[in-house]
Amino acid sequence: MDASNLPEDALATPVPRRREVVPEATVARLPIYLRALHGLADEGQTTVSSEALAEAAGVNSAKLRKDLSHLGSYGTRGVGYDVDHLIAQISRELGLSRRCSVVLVGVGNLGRALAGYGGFASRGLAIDALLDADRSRVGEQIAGLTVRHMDDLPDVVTGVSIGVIATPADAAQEVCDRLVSAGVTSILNFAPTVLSVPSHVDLRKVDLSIELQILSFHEHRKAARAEGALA
Amino acid sequence: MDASNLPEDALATPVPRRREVVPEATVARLPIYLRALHGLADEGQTTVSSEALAEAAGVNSAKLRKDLSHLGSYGTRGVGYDVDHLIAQISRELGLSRRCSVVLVGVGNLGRALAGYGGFASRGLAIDALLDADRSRVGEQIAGLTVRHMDDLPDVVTGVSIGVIATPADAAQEVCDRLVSAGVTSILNFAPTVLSVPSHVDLRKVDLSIELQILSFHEHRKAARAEGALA
DNA sequence: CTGACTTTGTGCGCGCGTTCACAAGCGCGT
DNA sequence: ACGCGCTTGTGAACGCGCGCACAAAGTCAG
Ligand SMILES: NC(=O)c1ccc[n+]([C@@H]2O[C@H](COP(=O)([O-])OP(=O)(O)OC[C@H]3O[C@@H](n4cnc5c(N)ncnc54)[C@H](O)[C@@H]3O)[C@@H](O)[C@H]2O)c1
Ligand SMILES: NC(=O)c1ccc[n+]([C@@H]2O[C@H](COP(=O)([O-])OP(=O)(O)OC[C@H]3O[C@@H](n4cnc5c(N)ncnc54)[C@H](O)[C@@H]3O)[C@@H](O)[C@H]2O)c1
Repeated sequence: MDASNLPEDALATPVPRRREVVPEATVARLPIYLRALHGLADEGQTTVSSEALAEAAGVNSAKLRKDLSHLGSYGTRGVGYDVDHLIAQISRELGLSRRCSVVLVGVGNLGRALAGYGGFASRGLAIDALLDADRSRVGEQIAGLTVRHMDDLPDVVTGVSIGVIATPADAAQEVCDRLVSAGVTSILNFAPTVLSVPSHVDLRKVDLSIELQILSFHEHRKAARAEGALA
Repeated sequence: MDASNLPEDALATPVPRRREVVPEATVARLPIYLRALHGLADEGQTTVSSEALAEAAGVNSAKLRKDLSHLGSYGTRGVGYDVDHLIAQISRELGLSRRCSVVLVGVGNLGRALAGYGGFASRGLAIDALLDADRSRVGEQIAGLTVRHMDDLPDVVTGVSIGVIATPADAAQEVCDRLVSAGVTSILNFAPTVLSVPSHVDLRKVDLSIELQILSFHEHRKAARAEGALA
């Protein structure tokens, strides 16, 4: 990609020190740090050391420091990090300061649970619209939102950036395509299917069956190892 | 590691070829291959090339071949892999042949959706018990199962190996500890908390807020890049 | 002001995972 | 029987991410 070298740019960008790129692995941990920090803030802590925060987040302290260093030098040596300031910086980095809207497609068993979940709003994320293809569900009120028909999608997604797919697997690709056509550039997929999207669209998936199968594998291996130990 | 030269090992291990260890990254993809293979089998395909299967699974074909090579040489050069045979091998490796039972704790919004989900059973996994601490929910019938009280846990988990936590975050660690005490050695956690478990217990987590925050980050970066492009 | 202590930020080596590229192997047509 | 084309299995190179360990940098006591 255009990860071109930054040739020192003698023309000096006015901004002193721009964050180069934040590694994916770091991005995936920032929300964990954020949650831990909120917990500390609620306890009244004003500063926290990398050691303590790492403990709360369940990671190595060196990793934590390296992660945070990618967003800038916000710590004070000998003291630690200012909790509120760090919350602000991570929130900004994650784009949570400007409220991010979400559209959920498929109001079935799972969709209902997600729509009613309050855990998103507390983090600057909120589900703004519910869509379904089943006309018998359209008009239904769930968690203060009215279910709208799939055909309304173009009207709904103005300014919306994240789409969540909670439809059956065989409808997922079609729904995905329609989301993309409507301008959605980030998608979270719960349907057990491989989706294909244009390169400018970010796609993540959550597959509960896969998680259980991975655990099943480890159980299987533990059992095999135990038998092997008998021999 | 000991990726030392393999000096032809004149001492020839008696066992022809034992699967050494299957890398974690490979294990995480096996369920995807399995799903793709089931789809192919339903279409009547009897054999499949690594190229075609990789396409269906959304991965690089070399990666697929290397993954499969960790379970043995089950392909035929010039032809590909036998679909049914490969399904059997992967299922065996994942431990899905011997049916794996699951206990779900916390029958709230999310727990209900999970309990009613039929996508597990088709893969040799089935939820065998539902538990909750709320006595007003005990006795309730969900998807053919009766909700039992948390205190029955020791009776319920005989032979059960996988526990799923779908309780509020502040109860998760306690529930986790009780599962471990009862002998559960694999846990899937949906609560947004860092859990600690003994080293012999496998722990995985699914956190929807984190997924959305990661997408939010990428949206934020896209927006920043777009602005940068204007300058 | 100085010195000791605390904690950050990071250079470095290492191991894992991904990918390319190709030789070895197998079936099929002739 | 024999080579031709297709596909697997893997050697090797590369890049990323992790974690140790330490120097730099700041605080605080006296
Ligand atoms: N329920 C769970 O706990 C669970 C667990 C893991 C995975 N999943 C997956 O999540 C998805 C949803 O599961 P569910 O249990 O909620 O299913 P569901 O059948 O209860 O709900 C699906 C919803 O999608 C709607 N829908 C169908 N086609 C549509 C389309 N083309 N456009 C818009 N909406 C459409 C349906 O009307 C329905 O309301 C499935 O892919 C399932 O495999 C669910
Ligand atoms: N609902 C969602 O879509 C969603 C999304 C993401 C994450 N989550 C997380 O999943 C978890 C469950 O969410 P929910 O919406 O189903 O919550 P919920 O409040 O609807 O259900 C929680 C259930 O757990 C039970 N419970 C409470 N304490 C318990 C204990 N000590 N032992 C056993 N059971 C106990 C409660 O009685 C209740 O039935 C929460 O941690 C939530 O943050 C939910």
